[in-house]
Amino acid sequence: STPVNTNHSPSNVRVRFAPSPTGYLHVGGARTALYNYLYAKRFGGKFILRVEDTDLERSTDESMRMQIEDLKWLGLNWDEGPNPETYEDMGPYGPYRQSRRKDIYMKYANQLLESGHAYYDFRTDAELDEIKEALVKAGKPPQIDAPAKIVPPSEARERIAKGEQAAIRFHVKEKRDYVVNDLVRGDVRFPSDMVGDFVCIRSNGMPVYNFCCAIDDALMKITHVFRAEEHLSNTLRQMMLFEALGLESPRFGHLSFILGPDKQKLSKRHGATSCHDFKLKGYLPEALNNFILLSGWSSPDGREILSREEQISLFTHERFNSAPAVFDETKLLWMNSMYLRALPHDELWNRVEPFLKEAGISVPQAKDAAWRDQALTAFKTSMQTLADAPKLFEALDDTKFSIKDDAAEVKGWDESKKVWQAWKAELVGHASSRISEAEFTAMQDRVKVSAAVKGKHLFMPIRVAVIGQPHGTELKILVPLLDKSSLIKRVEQCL
RNA sequence: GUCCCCAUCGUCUAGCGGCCUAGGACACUACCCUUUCACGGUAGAUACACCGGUUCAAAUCCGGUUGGGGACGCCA
Repeated sequence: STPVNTNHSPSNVRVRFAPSPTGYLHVGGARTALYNYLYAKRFGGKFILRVEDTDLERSTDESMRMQIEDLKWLGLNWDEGPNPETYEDMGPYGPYRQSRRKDIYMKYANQLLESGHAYYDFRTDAELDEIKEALVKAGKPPQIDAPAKIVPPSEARERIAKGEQAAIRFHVKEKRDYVVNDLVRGDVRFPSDMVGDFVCIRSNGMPVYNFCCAIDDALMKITHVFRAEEHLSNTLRQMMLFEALGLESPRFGHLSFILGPDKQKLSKRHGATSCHDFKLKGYLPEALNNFILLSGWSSPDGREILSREEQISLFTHERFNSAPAVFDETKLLWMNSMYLRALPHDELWNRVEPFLKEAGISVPQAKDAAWRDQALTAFKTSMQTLADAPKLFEALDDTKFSIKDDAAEVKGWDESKKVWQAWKAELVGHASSRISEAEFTAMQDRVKVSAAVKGKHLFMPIRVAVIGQPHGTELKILVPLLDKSSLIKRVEQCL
């Protein structure tokens, strides 16, 4: 059986997140990263970031940097891996980018070659396609097996030196069952003939995922691997490699998928799926973290809003859900609004400001901390995401004031003009440039009397004269946030 | 096609043989609060995929069926 890394005393826990740098960090990947991170922190272990960039066609440095930004945004800091600022290796087991570990992989490939666990394969793509096609036609899985005659390594190397190309394939010789004791799914039994002779090193010299992954996990002394379910069957290949190479295997836990509303794997056509998308949509990283935590894991007491510290102290692999989870943005929205409200106002303002700037909203009054505090108190319960801030703060930006379409009915009322005239008179007669809540209430009462209007025929015209629409935040909160002069300009526009 | 994984309210989930006429959360509905909109409060509707077995007792254990997903790449 495969030797398993049993070096599991709490302080030795070493886990890794190993993304391939193609595009932004996906929410599924973020969840995998979170779970590994929490597991490391829970046991005082190390969290390692390893970049799996062996697919030269698709991997880019830019994607790596984007994913690093996303991980930083989520606050999932790693102990070893590319330095988050310089991208240079940090930690004793580097390089942490697989494209820079070719020599290491080659050494192990040679070891397999010498021990007869691997062979050079000179067959061309066309030949292999032909073989697969014939297998499919015969109703067999399209697995490549060894050619009739295996070229001995020394002879193969001579041919390669002369310019021929060959891949190195692992040779699956024995037919037997392999059992993974999966941390999420329990014992899973794989028959060895489930895989063919898989490629370890491509004919261009670049190693392949399963090969790198197994070697790196062993060399980086990884103790636990939490990864997506799609890798479950890869585990068989990796077990074969650990065994043939005499390396220690980590323990595995295969996480179920995050699905779209149609129960298909979450993808671009479901809308926002990358952390970057959610960032742009105004979600807080703490909310996104907390939400993805709960899609596939639950806390023992059923509490859902958990601080990072609580997440760490509660985290255990025993509470993973082995069934797939549908991603429900409605609940994320709710969670985001909870986090938004809980933020101290200074911090909330820091996060809101870029969204206002982006929307071209200018509120010079915000220089005043008391004003900010008041405004945020008024608006934060109406915000689900930071992207909701602009349309709220717009009401306080004089340059953006306009009478909205839904004020049409109010504009048509006979009483409105009388109310506006009385309201303007109140404003003009008001001594100071700001109006307190109590002052506003008194002013409103006097308008009621002088215009002889009450109820919604009083309220709504004033509201329209303040924010340009008949529905919105309470006036007694809004009015004190605006200068007398701008209130006068607004009511004049109504008149 | 072969192998593997999965199956509780619309959604996230609790449940690991009796505490379950199945609990919580989001969403939904109604009412209350509110001279608007939100916030908040209270109440309500809604689920063990199906069929067999094991057991005194099954959402829970076992088998099968159905359904969904994954793997079978010189992608990761």
